[in-house]
Amino acid sequence: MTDLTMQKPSEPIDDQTETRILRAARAVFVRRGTAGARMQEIAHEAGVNQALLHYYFRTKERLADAVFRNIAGRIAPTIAVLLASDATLEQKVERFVHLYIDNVREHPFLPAYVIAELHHHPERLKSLVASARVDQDGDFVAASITPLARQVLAKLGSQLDERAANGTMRQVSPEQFLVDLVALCVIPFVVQPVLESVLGMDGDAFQLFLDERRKRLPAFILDALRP
Amino acid sequence: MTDLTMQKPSEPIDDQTETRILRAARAVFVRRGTAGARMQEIAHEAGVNQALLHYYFRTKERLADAVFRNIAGRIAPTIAVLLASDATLEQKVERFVHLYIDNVREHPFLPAYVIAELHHHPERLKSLVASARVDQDGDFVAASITPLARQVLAKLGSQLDERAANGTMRQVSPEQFLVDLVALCVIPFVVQPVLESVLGMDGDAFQLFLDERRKRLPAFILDALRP
DNA sequence: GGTCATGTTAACTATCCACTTAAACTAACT
DNA sequence: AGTTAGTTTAAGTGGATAGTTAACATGACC
Repeated sequence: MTDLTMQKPSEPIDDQTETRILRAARAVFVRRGTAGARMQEIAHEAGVNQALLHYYFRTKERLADAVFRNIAGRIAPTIAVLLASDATLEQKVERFVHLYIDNVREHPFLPAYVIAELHHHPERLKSLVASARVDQDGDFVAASITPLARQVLAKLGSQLDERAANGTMRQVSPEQFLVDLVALCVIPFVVQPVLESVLGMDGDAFQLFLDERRKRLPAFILDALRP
Repeated sequence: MTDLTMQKPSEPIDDQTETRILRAARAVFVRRGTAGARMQEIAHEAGVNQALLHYYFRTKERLADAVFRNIAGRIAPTIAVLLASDATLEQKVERFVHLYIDNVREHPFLPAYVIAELHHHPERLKSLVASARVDQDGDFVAASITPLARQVLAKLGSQLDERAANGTMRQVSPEQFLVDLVALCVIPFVVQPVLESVLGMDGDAFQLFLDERRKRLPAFILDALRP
């Protein structure tokens, strides 16, 4: 026996193995896509034996599910809370833009992962939507999504209707409005490879592009709806 | 004699098999993603033996490459030609929105595929950008992309600058403008699974959503840039 | 110190899957 | 007919990979 796992207590005291696996899985799934990810790579990145993945999450699919829920559950609630609040439309637009861009900026590959996952495994979103309130660990799994979304749309809708009646804004459905917001904020992260390859935009230039966007989008969106 | 070999001898009939394979590959790659696609499924969907795939395209990666080029080569040129033309900004915006939505509507899963591919295989776009002018079959492979893109941006930029000098539009860079355009058009196809799962929007409702969008986007975009 | 529950590991298995091979078919041209 | 070149197929091969098993470790509790 040349070498056993002699090292023990100093470092590995960190978080539970399960969350280390989840974190590694998140990284690998986002990097490679669900189908392209390898359990081996996840195990290696988590610093554990491959069999442990199956001990904690029975199959690759369940692990992928956990990762998707974990990610989706972090993004949605923050945004929903903001948009359902009593803030004015102007405040909501500006805060949304800043919140969205500032957050995604730190995880620039998340949007592409989520989009791919939505299209290749729509059942994950469906089960998430149908699923109940809170995770057993108290993890960030949003309470059932549809009512929350309807609440957001209702609030936005009433605010937009009021403005339309006022004559201070053009009529627009809350669905279109929300989709516009998301589109304009998420797009840089989606097309980043194009910006890099076709326009030769490097990392720094991309950050500047984001800064400019963060600054101009709120006025852009509000002005687009002026009557 | 149905057919003489008066011209090029290699093309006439073997074309069928190859294009059938390509079409099947396109369908399967778009449906499952590149990593999730199986050569077997492609062969089956093309109605040929699996070994034929390797006879025509040596490896899965080359096949994936061909598919990506095929798809990217169809979308980009049409749009680039429009945006680099001498049409007014108003005309360009309206035509872009209609062109984009009408075309993608017929292949609603393309955007998600392209996005995933961009992020997991950026080298495909890079080689496409670097690659030369025209396919041997006269197929829609754009002449080297970067100069075309620069041409588009230059034209758009001068038109936008003129408006800004006029005082008829707010100042905006052509890059931001172009990204706005794409964002607002492509978003419905990207978030369609969310609209379906979370808001219960079915196929018909989605088409209506697209119609409404197609109608309101041109004014939305132009008004957003009013001074 | 024995037993039990939970974690963790190395080694294994079974399947999947991209790719290969060698033979057969087809048509065109002697 | 015979030769040749391109095309197509059935049947593999080898390696990657998700999932299993059985043994081992560790601490808790009696």
